[in-house]
Amino acid sequence: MALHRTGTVSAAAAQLHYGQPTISHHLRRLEVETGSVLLQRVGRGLRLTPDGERLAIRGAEVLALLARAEAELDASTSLQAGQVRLAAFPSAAATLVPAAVSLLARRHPGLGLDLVEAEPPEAAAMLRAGTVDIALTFAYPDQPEADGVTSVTVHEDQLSLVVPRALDPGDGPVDLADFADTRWVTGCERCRGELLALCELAGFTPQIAFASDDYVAVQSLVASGLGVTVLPGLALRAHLHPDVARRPIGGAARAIQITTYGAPPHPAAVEAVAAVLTEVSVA
Amino acid sequence: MALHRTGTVSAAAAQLHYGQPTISHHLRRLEVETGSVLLQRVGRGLRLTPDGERLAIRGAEVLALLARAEAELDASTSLQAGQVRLAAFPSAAATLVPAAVSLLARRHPGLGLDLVEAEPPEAAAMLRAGTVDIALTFAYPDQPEADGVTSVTVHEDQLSLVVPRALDPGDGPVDLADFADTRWVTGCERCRGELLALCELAGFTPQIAFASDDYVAVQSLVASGLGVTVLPGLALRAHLHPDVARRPIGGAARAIQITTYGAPPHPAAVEAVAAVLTEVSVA
DNA sequence: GCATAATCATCGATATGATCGATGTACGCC
DNA sequence: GGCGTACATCGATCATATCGATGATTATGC
Repeated sequence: MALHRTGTVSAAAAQLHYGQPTISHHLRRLEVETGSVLLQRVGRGLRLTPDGERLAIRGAEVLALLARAEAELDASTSLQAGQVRLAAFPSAAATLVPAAVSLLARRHPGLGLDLVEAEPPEAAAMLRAGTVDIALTFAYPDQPEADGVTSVTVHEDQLSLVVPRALDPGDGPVDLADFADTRWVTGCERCRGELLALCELAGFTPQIAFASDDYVAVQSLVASGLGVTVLPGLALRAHLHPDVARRPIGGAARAIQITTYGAPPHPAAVEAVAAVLTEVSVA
Repeated sequence: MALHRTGTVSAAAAQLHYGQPTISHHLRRLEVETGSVLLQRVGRGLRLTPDGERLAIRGAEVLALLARAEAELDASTSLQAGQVRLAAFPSAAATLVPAAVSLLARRHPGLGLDLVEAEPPEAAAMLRAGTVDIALTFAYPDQPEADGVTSVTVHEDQLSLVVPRALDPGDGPVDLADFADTRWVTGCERCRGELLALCELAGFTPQIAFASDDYVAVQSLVASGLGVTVLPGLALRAHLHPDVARRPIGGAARAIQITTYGAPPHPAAVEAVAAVLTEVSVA
């Protein structure tokens, strides 16, 4: 290519900051390797044959492609571009994620975020499969950490008792035992376990009337007097039915975690997303 | 790319017939060179980050481009493709070149020929400038060879006296002196010199009435009785006016040459064109 | 729960190949 | 015909790609 640009081997060598014999050597090797006639001695100079010229043009195309790849990589490294795939559970997707997206857009305008809704075990599987790069998960105190993934707690999500407005127990410490005879509604399967544990601690076994992992549906059921439930803060932040009352349950909380897969260092874009998620969580 | 295909460093090494540490080394160097996080240790294995995966895809594109360039070169070397640019003077363009094109099409169907009409000095300049790869030229015996180019004579082109049919001198040796008092028509500038030399040899100086390098026009002038002329065999093979008669002039001929520039070896496609041009010339 | 197998990182040694400076050869120019 | 320019060749040197052996870490199987 340098020979094509400059016309002489010496000039090509100068342009590439090499010695002249080096270029001669390279050209000879290229001819041997391709088995083609690329050069022709003409007078005291050298000229590219049509084949040689075509090869020089192809070479320029290759270098352009490499430059483009390098530019893409640089843009990604400098957080000017890139797409991060995030898995989040529903109540976080409705609260933390929108806040994070807004903050991310302000801080790194070129960075994009792909959101997938997934419950924690599903999210861990997606991390392992490489479907997503990072996940927002939650865990209850006694639950074992999912296998292979790394979780960092960024927020303690207070659990609250949720009752029909008419049954509001008022301020002060909540005693779940007051609702031992009431019918109960529970959320997802994992939350059900926590609910049972809390009630057992209060000295009774709740009568489960209905179960749904949709926190809007659960609140509607409570509002219409079908029972009471326990919901985490994020779910209530996302949506609070006007006809229900909420009272924090002392010492009951779930941990909101940022979960990743594999050992650091993580790509800069992933770290940037982790940073904004952390910020919007502690706030 | 091999890592992207196989999933593990060891498998990639096996596929590339390299040792495992070699691949590890390459990957590490690539990360340092790009300054990006391309890999992530995960369990006892290794995984490409999104950036790494994109780079692997770009690499495949680069390799595809290189393969395409190599295929082009191979096709050209094996005479399955290529374009050869040929300069030829008008009477050869009308006679030898069509025959050569036909033979070339039969022998190397993939090879293409670009024809440019050019008189010999012009053709030599085009060879030097690299505008054409090979040329058909002619030269009169006493003319010096053009500078820098290499010419090989492939045909002796007999010169003939061309007269109006009414003045046909009949068979037997032609004596130009018989036409000393006739008006003369001459061809191109270089042919004019040869005509003057022939006439001087015959003992007279011709009276030039008209000059043109168009052999069709010249024959028309002769046919209409405006004078007589000398034309080479190729011009008469290309076009013979019905109202003129032709008689070979003993010992008078021009050399038809294949002319190239620069030292051998020439590209295979150029040699192939030279071969067919030689064959159709001797026939 | 412990042994085993698998995977990748590190290290030192080797060999291949790139690069350079010096020199030789061919050509054009004055 | 001498001189300068341009490329080819040669031998020496240096960088680096590669390998085998080994170590660290993790998943798997009994």
